[in-house]
Amino acid sequence: MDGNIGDVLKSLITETLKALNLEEGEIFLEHPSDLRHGDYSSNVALVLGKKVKREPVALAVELVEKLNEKLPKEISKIEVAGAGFINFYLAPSFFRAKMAEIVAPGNGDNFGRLPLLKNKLILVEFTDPNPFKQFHIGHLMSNTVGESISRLISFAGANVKRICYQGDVGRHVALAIWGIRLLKVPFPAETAPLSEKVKYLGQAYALGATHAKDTPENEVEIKSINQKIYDRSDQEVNELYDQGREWSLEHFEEIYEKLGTKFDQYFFESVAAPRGLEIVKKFFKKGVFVESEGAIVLPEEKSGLHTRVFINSQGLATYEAKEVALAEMKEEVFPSDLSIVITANEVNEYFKVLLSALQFTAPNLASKTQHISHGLLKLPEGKMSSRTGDVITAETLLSDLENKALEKMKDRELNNEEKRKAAELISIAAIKYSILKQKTGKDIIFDIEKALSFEGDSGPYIQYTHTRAESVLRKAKEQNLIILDPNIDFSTENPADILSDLERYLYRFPEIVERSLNEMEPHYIATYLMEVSGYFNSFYANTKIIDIENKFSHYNLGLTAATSFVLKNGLYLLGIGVPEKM
RNA sequence: GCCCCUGUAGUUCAACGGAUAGAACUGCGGACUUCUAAGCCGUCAAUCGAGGUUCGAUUCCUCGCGGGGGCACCA
Repeated sequence: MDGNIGDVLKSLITETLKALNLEEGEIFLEHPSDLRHGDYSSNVALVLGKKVKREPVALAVELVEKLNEKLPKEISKIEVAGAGFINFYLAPSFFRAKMAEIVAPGNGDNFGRLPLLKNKLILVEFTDPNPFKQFHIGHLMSNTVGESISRLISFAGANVKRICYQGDVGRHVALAIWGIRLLKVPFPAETAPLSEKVKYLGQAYALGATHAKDTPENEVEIKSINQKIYDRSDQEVNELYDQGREWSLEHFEEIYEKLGTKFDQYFFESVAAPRGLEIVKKFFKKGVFVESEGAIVLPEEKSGLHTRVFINSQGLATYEAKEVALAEMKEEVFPSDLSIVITANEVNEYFKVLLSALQFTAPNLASKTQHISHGLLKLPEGKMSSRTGDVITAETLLSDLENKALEKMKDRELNNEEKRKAAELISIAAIKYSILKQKTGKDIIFDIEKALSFEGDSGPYIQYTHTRAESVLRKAKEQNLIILDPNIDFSTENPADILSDLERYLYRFPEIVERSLNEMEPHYIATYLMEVSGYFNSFYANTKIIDIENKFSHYNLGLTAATSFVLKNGLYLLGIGVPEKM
């Protein structure tokens, strides 16, 4: 198959228009949302009809007549429909060839890969949890979106570096350390399990945050601790700080491994802070930043943004100043073509100010920084807060999901290790899919009951479809059956063919990947995998795939193999693995 | 008050300005007893309101109403 059939059609249309002395700049070609309207559809006649004052349907008919003169062999039929749409139906031979291409040795695992970002170095910063605070489902969200986008970019050929920026200094740390004094529970011993240590820190933080505003003295103490953390002047604070920081980071590492993220580089606020001070002071002298009420701010009202504090009246760098430094620190380690930062959308306004500051401090970095924001993960009951300790931690959620998966598998003939592995993959699929199935910017109402159901529109449903396909293929291999014999010429053997929806969908995978990449929106892949799964399950229910009586059984096996590759690669792009059995 | 985001079946989500607005869950009704029923088939059910632009609007614009977020020393 040479080139993309869509491009072939576009140039064919352009040529045909030319032959009729017509012209249209960009030919718009799409897959109709309904397969009954063909595989491709163009609205040229509608657009052009208006321009040349012709009735669209009549124009479309004329175009089709002309198109039919040079019909490529991949097209079986062209029709005029509706208000003047031209619909193209692909020929069975096209699909046969496509399927053969997908399942050919060495191709399947790479199906969907694109060379679009070859030789680019792209940074993706995401997750960004704060040591001393819990890793909750909000971080799960950032991690899920970030990992998926990283994999997409990498699938498009770029060299991706995953970055994690962690707030190891700042008020939240001071609150945690201050909170330790209020905790009745003793400081965990070095030998205590990590989960206990982390829980202790989370409690300390919650307690500190709750009581901080009880008395004015509390605020003074907390500010003092915050200062001590920055200048490391207090032995006791140093010890608590170093210990807590280490535990937190160790704990995060466990979670990343489970989630399938491997960061290439970590950056810390404690390093960014002094550097941020330096940069802001330098540009303060140049008049970019100004003093206001004892703080150093970037005055932005005139550009419609908020004025924000970069150095507070205590002389400490705020998140804004640190972030300005972070951009430079990243660039030093990885001189990139593009630097993506993924955060929750609550900082959208703030991020605009940051980019505005970067225009002054490092204009070259400002132009290649891209901010992607995701919505917040909300529970049907209401918002959660780590300040009050009212959070669902990632750990708790994942283990609930795992237990549920184990229970579902209790009658399966799998050994315990297989079950455990499958349950882990299933739990991650459930949570990640529920995050990625919708547009990135929107809030997610996370219903735990639904996520635990694993039915219908869910990650486990897609995994299940994949394992079913694999199970059939395994049986076929045991019987030494051929999977899609490329030597058989279908065009002569099977003329009165009925195409299945499945094959009409499978070949589109690379287009879906491309669109997801262009818009940085993994949900297109999620939706597509769901559709493919539905088509496969129908096919599976209606067709005896392994059937010695049927001489096209090998082609049905080919469809099964192609489905398996598409689902596996697609799930990979969502950051989801596939169990061998489930 | 100002700024940003958002409003689609009972619920959770889709729909690159196109055709009869698509899924899943729920409800109701089925089939099979063949390769994994976490499955399959059928059915009920929706574009917040009013204008405008357009051959065509869920999509773009204006206004209104509802929801979320932000508005200086937290991140």
